[in-house]
Parts: sequence; C-alpha cells; structure tokens
Amino acid sequence: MTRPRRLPPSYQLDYHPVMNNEKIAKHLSQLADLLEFTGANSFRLRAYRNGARIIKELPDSIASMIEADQDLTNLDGIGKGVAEKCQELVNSGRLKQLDEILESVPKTVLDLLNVPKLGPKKCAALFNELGIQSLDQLKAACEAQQVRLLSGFGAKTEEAILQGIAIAVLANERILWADADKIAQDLGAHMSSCSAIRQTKFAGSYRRGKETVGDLDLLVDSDDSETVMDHFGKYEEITSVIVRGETKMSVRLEDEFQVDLRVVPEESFGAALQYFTGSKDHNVLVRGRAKQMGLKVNEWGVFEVNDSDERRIAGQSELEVYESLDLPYFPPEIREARRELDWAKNNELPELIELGDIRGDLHMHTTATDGKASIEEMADAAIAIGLSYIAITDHSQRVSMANGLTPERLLDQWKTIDRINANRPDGFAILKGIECDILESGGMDLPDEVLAQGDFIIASVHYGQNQSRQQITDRITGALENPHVSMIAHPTGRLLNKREAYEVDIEAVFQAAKANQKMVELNANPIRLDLNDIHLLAAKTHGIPVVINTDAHRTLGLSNMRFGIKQARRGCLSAADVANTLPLADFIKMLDR
DNA sequence: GCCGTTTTCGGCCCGACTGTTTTCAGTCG
Repeated sequence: MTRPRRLPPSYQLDYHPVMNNEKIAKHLSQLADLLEFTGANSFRLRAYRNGARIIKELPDSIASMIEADQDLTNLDGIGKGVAEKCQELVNSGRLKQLDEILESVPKTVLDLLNVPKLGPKKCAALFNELGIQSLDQLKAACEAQQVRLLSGFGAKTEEAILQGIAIAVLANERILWADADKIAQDLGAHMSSCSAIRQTKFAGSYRRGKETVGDLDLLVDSDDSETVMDHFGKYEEITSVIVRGETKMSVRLEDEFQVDLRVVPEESFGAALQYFTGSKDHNVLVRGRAKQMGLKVNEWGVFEVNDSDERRIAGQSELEVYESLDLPYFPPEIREARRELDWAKNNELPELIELGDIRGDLHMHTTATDGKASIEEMADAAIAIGLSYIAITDHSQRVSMANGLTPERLLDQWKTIDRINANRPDGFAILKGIECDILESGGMDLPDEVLAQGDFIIASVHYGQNQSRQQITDRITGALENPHVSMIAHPTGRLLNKREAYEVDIEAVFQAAKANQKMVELNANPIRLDLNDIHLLAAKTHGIPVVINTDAHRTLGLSNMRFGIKQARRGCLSAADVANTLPLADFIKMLDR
C-alpha cells in the first residue's frame, strides 16, 4: 500500500480562498453598509466605498502588492485606514471590525435596504425600535400596522414599504445591456411621437454602456413638462407611477424595471445629460474641479458664483459644460472616475474604437457542430455587414454535446474551406479555425499535428470550471504555451447574472499571453462580454492584442459585434489595441509572429 | 476615512421629491 504523499506547499495554499481584489472590495463595502446602520460618519462610509471601488478596478493584485512591500497609500483614494484593512484581510482573511459589528447587527438587515424608500436611517429605526431584521419580519410588522407608529413613519410609508417588499425580492437583478437597449429603443419610439419634445436622450449606466443596467434615465428637452409626462405615462409597458413632480417622473415597467424621466429646458439639456449620465464618481470629480475654479455645476448648468448672485456660463451641450471646466469631451463609456481626468490633464485621452473599425470576426460556429448556418451562409452574412475576413471555429471533440469535431471531421471541414476560398471571386477570406477545448487534465483536445494545419486556433475552457484556481490557471497558461494556439476565448468563463467567472489568476494568464505573443478575446455575446472592462484595460496596458469576436451560432449572431465594441470602449481600447481591426494581410502577419 | 497650488484641520457634489411635518429629514439619483 502506498503512503499518501505530502502535497506541495502551493497546492496546500490553494485550499484557502485567495484574498483577491474583488473579495477585499466586498469586505470593505459590506463594512460600509453595516456601519451605515450604526450611524457612522457618512464621509467615512464614502471613503470605504470609494476604496472598495478603487481596489475592485485595480489591474494589479493587492495581495501581491502587499507581498512586494508596496505602499498602498500611494494609490489615490487609499489612505492609512483602508491600507491597514487590506493588510489585515490578506494576512488573516478576516476583518476584526466587521466581525464585531456582526455580533450586534445581523447581516440580514442589509436586505431591508433593498426596499425602495427605505434608507439607512429608516432601516436602523426599524431594527432598533421593532427588532426587525428580515423582509419577512418587516412584512409582518407592516401588516400589523406597527410601522406607522414609529416617529418619522406614517400610514403612507407603511403602505409603500409593503409594496416595496415585493420589489426588493423581485427586482434586485440588473438586466443585460442588450435587454435594456431593446426597452430604450421601444420607449424612444413611443416618445418620438410627442410634439412638445425637441430631443430625447437616454443617460445613466445605459449610456455609459455598462454590461448590466439597473434602470433607465430618459432625458427630454422641452418647455412643456406636463404634456411630456402625460405622453410618457401612456407608454403601454408602464405598470405603476412611483413619483411625478414638476420636472421628474419615475415609473416601473412590468412592476420591476424602473425608468426615470427628466424634463429640462434647452439651455440645460447638456448639463442635465452630463449630470445624469454619471457616473456618480465621475461627477464628484468634475464638481470638485469646478469648485476649485470658483464654479458650480448642477443639472441646470455651469455657474459662476459670487456673493450675491450666480451667472450661467454653460449648459446647452455636454461639450460646452466640459469646455467651461477646461476639460475635453469624455466619451460616456469612460466616465468612471478611473483614469480619465489624469488622461485629460496629460492630453492622453484615448481615441476609442468604433464598430466601423472592425474588419474581421474570428470566432463562430456552423452546422458542423452547434451552429445554425453553413460556412457559406456565415461568410455571406459577414460580407453583408462589411467584414473582409472571418474564421470558422467550431467546437472540438470533447464538447460532445455540441457534436464537436474529431481530427478527421475537422480536416475535412478545412478542405471544404480551401475549396470555398478558391472559388470566391470577391477577395473575402475564410480562415481555417477551431475552438479547441483545453482538457480538464491540461493539454489540448486535438493533436498538435492537426492544429498545425489551421490558420487560427482558439483555446477555451468549457469543462472542469470548478477546479482550483491553480489548476485552471495552469490549464490556460499551458494552452498559451502551445505554439499552435492563437488566442484564449472568453478567458474568465463568466455568464452575466448566471454564472460567476471560474477561479483564475488573470494576471498569470496575461503574463503567459505576453510572453508567448498570444491574443486574448473579448467575446461580444451580451451574456458573456468576457473579458470585462477592467481586464481589457489591463490587457491594453500589457500590450496584449485583444480580438473582439461574436462567437456567432447563426448569421444574426454576427451583429452582436456592437455589444463587444461598447465593452471595448469601456475598457478604453483604441482600434490599435484590437487585432481584428487590421487588414487581413497584417492580421496574418501578427499570427505568424 | 481621505486629502492639500489657501489648508495637517476642516472640509468633503447637489438638487428634486415625498411624507411627516409646523420648518425639515430622509431617500434617491
């Protein structure tokens, strides 16, 4: 009988969850949420939340920075307090302060904050006065009419809470950008028939192109808000009106999705658009700058402030607002208080990629596996939308569910592609590709001598997504070391609102991609959008070429490219950062590096 | 808790709307 072998140290370490940036950020924002209940200084909360956001968006790992003895307080927005908490988390995996609060305040009270019209103060009152710590208890207390007896509460509030509980349970999920886009198009069409409107524009996270959207902000340029609101109220998907004032109206669609309408006069439209596009943190920076310049910015305009009065100096257009603050126009996708103000200061604002820059699509499937169109149909559809090359990349044999290709079937398909290319007079090129699985045990699903005959070899993880961080990272970096592999597809495997990314050391993946001169994918499928914006910026910083692909399974899927472009813009990518903006000859050269 | 081209202390973005209130606090974006 063999004696059990002692595991190597790195493998043992893997048993403990890695304190990555996301987890640190989660701890910090939970601490802020709970502190809010205890009535902590709101600026302290903001500092924690700000720190959480900065850490979450940081391309470098906090844990490795600490290991390398780097001073975290050099990061803008991270001071002594947050730096110490990071240290504590990385060293022990816990936060003493958080544990202490949890002894007196149960985590479930945070659910109460999801009820519309319940903020920290009211929730704290409910918890302290009535001992309410869950949505169920809140519902019971409302039904027993106990809530209306509390100071600051009344019958109306009680009823609103009762209605809000259902919403808190239902409507917490943000919807995909692509789904928000459908609503925006439809609602926009409805609004366009109102003659009192000069122009409309959707603002908020939708305009910034966030991968998921919590609500829609609709901005209307008009002098007749009554007529506009009446017209808005007739939109047939509206199930309830939350508020209606003089300039603002909020409604709910299907009892879930919220839409906020603002009606502003022409001279304020740009200021309002800038303001409601956000992000909140971007606006804080912009307003802070205004203040330094002796100006005031609000949704009505930019104002010079004197002791006695104020004078509007800008507001009709966004450009005018930014220019009045000595700033360039920021594309909405990068208004996230990351590096855009520094870039502006140094005149380094990137020129963001546009849909028209894309010349090829290098990831798609056909009827040979789980696609719904033939090679020729995919090619014709690609030509129709103006592309000049594609790669056909069906699944490999391991993906049996999708009828993945064996070496024989793949080589047959490649012969067919050669034939089709030879007979096409239009100069359009079809590259011979494959989406080859990275096996659970490591290594590629098809032999090297087969892969060597293709033009564009994609490596991707579909199985064994629950493996340890080390295993998955090793599989992917291993694939990147294979000389035939061109690109890693959907590198983190996440599905928005459905499945978390698998555990992977993305920094190690980038290092391997860089060392082996490989590309990384931005998968444009609206449920994937993988890599995310933060990773894209990191890839750009490393100089790793990104390829934006649709992963189309039917001809219509090719139009998903626009979602990838949105995401790429959020990642601050220019055309030069994206390999499939290159003409075919240059793209091939890049493959041969 | 964070920060500094006035500052190491004293600020920290700003306004609309609602409900519970006799002038304002809380919530939201």
